[in-house]
Amino acid sequence: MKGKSSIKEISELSGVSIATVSRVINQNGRFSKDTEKRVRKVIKEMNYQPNAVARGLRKSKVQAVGIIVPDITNEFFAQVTLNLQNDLSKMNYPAFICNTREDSEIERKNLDMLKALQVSGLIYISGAFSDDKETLSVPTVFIDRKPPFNSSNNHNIVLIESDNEQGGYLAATELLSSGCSNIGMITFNRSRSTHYNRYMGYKKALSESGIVPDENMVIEAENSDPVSGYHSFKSLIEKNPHLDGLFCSSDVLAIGALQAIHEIGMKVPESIKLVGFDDISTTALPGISITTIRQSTASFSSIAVKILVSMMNEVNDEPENKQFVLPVELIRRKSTQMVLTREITDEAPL
Amino acid sequence: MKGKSSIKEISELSGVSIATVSRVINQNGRFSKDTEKRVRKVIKEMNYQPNAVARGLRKSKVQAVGIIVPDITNEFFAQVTLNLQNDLSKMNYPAFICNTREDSEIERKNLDMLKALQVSGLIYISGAFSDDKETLSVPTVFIDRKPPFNSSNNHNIVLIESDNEQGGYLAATELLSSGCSNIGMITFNRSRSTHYNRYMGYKKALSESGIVPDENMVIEAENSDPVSGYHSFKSLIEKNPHLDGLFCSSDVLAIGALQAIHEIGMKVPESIKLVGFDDISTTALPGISITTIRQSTASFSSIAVKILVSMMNEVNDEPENKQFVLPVELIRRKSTQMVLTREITDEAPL
DNA sequence: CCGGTTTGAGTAAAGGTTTACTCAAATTTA
DNA sequence: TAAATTTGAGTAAACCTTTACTCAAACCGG
Repeated sequence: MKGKSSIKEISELSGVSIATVSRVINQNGRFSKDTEKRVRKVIKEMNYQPNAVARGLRKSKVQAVGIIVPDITNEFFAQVTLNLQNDLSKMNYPAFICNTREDSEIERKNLDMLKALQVSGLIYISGAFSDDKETLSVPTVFIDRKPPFNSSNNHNIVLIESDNEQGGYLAATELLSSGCSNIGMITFNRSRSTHYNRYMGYKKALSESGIVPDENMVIEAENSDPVSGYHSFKSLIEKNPHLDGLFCSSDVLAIGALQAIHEIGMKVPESIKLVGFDDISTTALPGISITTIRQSTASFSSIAVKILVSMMNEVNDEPENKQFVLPVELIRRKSTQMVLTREITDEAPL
Repeated sequence: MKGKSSIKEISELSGVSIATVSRVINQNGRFSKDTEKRVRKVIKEMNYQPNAVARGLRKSKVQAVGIIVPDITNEFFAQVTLNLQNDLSKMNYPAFICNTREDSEIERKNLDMLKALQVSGLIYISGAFSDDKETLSVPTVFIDRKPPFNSSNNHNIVLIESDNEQGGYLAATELLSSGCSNIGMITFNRSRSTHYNRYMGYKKALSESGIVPDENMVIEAENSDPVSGYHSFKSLIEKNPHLDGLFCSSDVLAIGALQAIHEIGMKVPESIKLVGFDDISTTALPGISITTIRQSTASFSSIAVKILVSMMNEVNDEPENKQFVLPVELIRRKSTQMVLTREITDEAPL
């Protein structure tokens, strides 16, 4: 019972043709209840598992999907990727996961491998999508970042993202309502819709409350990591010594900024208030406690998988909805707590 | 030039048989320089890429490997997985990455999918390896954790791990030499060789320096995450108020412990010194700065991939070395700094 | 210049499925 | 009950490679 049998073996043992076995397995064509029972029994006995490769060859596509992600070392992406892999696995789709490190050379290479393997679908997480020349031939879902389409090959493609502008708006509003008046922002790569929209939300909130957004109070980090956040804050505070509020376009940036804040002797939330974006686990740690904007990574995944599976099954080649904008949620923590008096004693210094 | 052509098309366009095309592609059998040039030209022109699925069917194995990992959300695993995927990709092996969440049901399911897809090799990272009944049929490399072998199917399997005992030993020694005398440990799942060996190294260091290890100063965390570290420290300090040194079997535990430490008003390194394990990025942040034991995730990966590829090519069915124990490195940071006087001013409070 | 070896390249089978065609048997309809 | 339809199941082609067999041509030693 090594599970190494073929459909032919099953057909012989159950006294039917291979075609019938195939039909039973795929619940396709016609067969009698009785035949089905017999075939099923043999399949079970032999611990038979259809050869996914042969099936893939025949159907010109393999039951598997590719996930393109910049870097699973970033907890936010890891979270999304983890959820995707779990959800896909439940639908019997194994996932090829490719880290591109934002390098389009690597992305192309991985894409070629995935194509050669004839994956049935693709999921881009915050991808650069370098494949603009050729029409993308398989159903694809984009998460977090809008691909730079030429609208011609717009079909077969779906976008799922958070309401980033609303997120930026909520973040800045939270800072405003907790008393900040000099609110800076550490952004990242505003050529991407994701971060551009967060930035726009931030500006909108300021404007609405009568503050003219000042580009000197905004700095664009080189990378999306704590080290960049650290250095960005140092530059920012130098130019704006009166900063009393800071919104970071991602939590990793906020964490880096937080280190810099403490290093120069400022305190959160007493002398400066802080809001991040993503709600990665570190921000929730007691003693860190950074207010942040939660994106629903679980929803990203469940929607993406649901849509993608239906596209791959061609039940529904053109999904009704091509764009999903998910609500975000402000997670209020100590970093934006109003400091009324000195009575707050249970608050650990960072 | 859609890249959708087949070997047959190439053969027609270059005026040779498909067999010859195949030979050229695989640098197999014989063909003249001239033929090769012609075929290559057409391949390039047509942007032809061999169908990996058809090849997989013919060869009864697909050029791809499966990676089984508990949870890429843990930065250490993410690091290892990232490196593996990158190294494999360079060798033209796409990687299926499966998170098991330490659930053997999920592991089995993923394993079945991978088998159906006829992956050429498997990499287990710290896996439970529930597949003990059946003989593992493909080349497999274990990273970090020794599988529970029945020695019979010992062949075709390789283990790569850090010198965990030495790591534990270095950690405890560092605490001792920085002046601690009441050194506790937060461990995790000592039924696993990984954590058991770290624990043994810790005990060894204590013994050698004349301290009788006290089981009351050791606590086993429920999970390997900050929350567990946090609670474990709280319990530990309650039983051992005089604790002045702490070794955690992983950095995520140490980070949780650190929060608890601050919460009860102790200071690192003044009142208690701390050592973690793994060297994840958070520990290096200015202001966190936890001394830790670095494992070479890059070496894990490069060795694993090198061995696995050679096994998969059957160049070398039985690798000469079946077990690799990599050296670890103590990364000394502020959390174990000797506090001589008050002169250390550049040290940020956490 | 002849028997033997090497070289280059074609033919066809095989690998495990799926599925379009069949067709006989069973069932329904008139 | 004859005709028409439905049902159940088999045959064989196709999916794209790889590779064991061939075999003709070229080359080589004596």
